[in-house]
Amino acid sequence: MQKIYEELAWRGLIHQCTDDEFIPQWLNEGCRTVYVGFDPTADSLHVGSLMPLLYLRRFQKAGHRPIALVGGATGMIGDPSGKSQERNLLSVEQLEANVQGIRSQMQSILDFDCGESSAVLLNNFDWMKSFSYLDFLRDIGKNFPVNVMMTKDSVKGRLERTDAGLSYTEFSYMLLQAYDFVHLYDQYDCHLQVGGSDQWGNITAGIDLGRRMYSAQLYGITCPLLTKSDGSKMGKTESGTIWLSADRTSPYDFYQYWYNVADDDAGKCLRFLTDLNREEIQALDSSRESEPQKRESQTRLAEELTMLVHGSAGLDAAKRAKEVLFGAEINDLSDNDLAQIFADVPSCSFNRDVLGGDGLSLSDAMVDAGLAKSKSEARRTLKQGGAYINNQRVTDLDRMLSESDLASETTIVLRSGKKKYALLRFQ
RNA sequence: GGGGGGUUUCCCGAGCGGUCAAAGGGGUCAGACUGUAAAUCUGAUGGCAGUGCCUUCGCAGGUUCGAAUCCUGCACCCCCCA
Repeated sequence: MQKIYEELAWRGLIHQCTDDEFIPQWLNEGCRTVYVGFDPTADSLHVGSLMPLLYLRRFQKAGHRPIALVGGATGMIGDPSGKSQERNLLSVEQLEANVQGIRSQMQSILDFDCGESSAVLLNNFDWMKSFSYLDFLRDIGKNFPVNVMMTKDSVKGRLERTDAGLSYTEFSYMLLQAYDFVHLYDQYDCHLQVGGSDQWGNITAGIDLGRRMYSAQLYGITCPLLTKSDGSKMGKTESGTIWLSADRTSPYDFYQYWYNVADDDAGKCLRFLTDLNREEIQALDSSRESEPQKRESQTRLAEELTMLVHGSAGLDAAKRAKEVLFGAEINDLSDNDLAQIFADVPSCSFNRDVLGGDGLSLSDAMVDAGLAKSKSEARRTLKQGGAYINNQRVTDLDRMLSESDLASETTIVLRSGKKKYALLRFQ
């Protein structure tokens, strides 16, 4: 058994713990079952769920059994923790689709077939769907004093707001999560629940319920939330959420996100999200201190995480795209290479004939490709030196495109500004 | 019900008969610098067949050689007195 608790502690992954005397030794004694809940609000996990997922992974690597609980039932209700407003409810069909998507993503991070510590994936909808309202009130609700519920931060915070209410539905959320914990204790011998620091109230509610219903002693650990040094959430950019699904966020964008993490956040990310050991991380810390421009931390972070989430093929593609996108002139590449590198770049097609004769005007092409909203805008960009053909700057306002501009068999790569690309295909 | 103020280009906000595609700021977009960072600096910012033409200043009319600017009506907003 690896000393998992000590490992979590030096990484800074322990925010609160219901019993920091007992839990470390209890974990060292044998294979324990630990669970984390995931919200099925979308059909893909995002960077925000990466941390709890990796938490489970650490437990698994230390010889414990992780349970990933997808909240098909709780997702129908909505957790008021950390939310300032009443949530919109998801439809049953939508939830089912989301659960499917999440399931497949988890398989690359957790091992579902390794003996006694094999990961288990459960959906609480399976045991909640047939639980009748009356039975639930009698068996579960009876154990929850309302005055205690009212003191939970998640509830208190919402009641204090004058601009947002709290429905009875959301108020009841903690009963469901508490019952999940007890159910897992009962069915899977799970004694430990882990969650983000905003889950403390829900976790302790489960522990209380376990004591009342089964006289069981359950435990909880919370981890810090992954936030940036400016206080904002990790995993969001101007253009949206960074997802784990390659369909929603390309491996290249995923890689770039981590590569661009601020120096102040890099140390935390390395500790929280990678398996690098203490010495390696400290070496990166000092590298960041003495030669920040080398960005060894960010490079390592991006490589580790892209590898983990998208595999070696995804990492290779991301690195290749990086070289081209930030590199020199593009030429002597095949259509195939370009299609891969610029997988999620907009493109537009033309008849090859337009390249003959006088050719196609660059400013028109920029408009067609969506790099400029109007021809005036295209000319403006051109005039200011922000237009590139195959990564070579062009300043001639009347530049025409011809066959000789093709970077591959049928494609010309246009760029506006630093990173806005578009492909022109000539069939 | 009485009195007053407002509606401007993506946003805020000047303009109050021609020199107004309309000051200034924000935002955005380019460029320089740089570590694919932050900050900073520079430029651009209605459209088009680009020294010119066309469409914009709540909406519809009118006065005038000429209106975002004046008049009339309409719509919406705000404020003060009842």
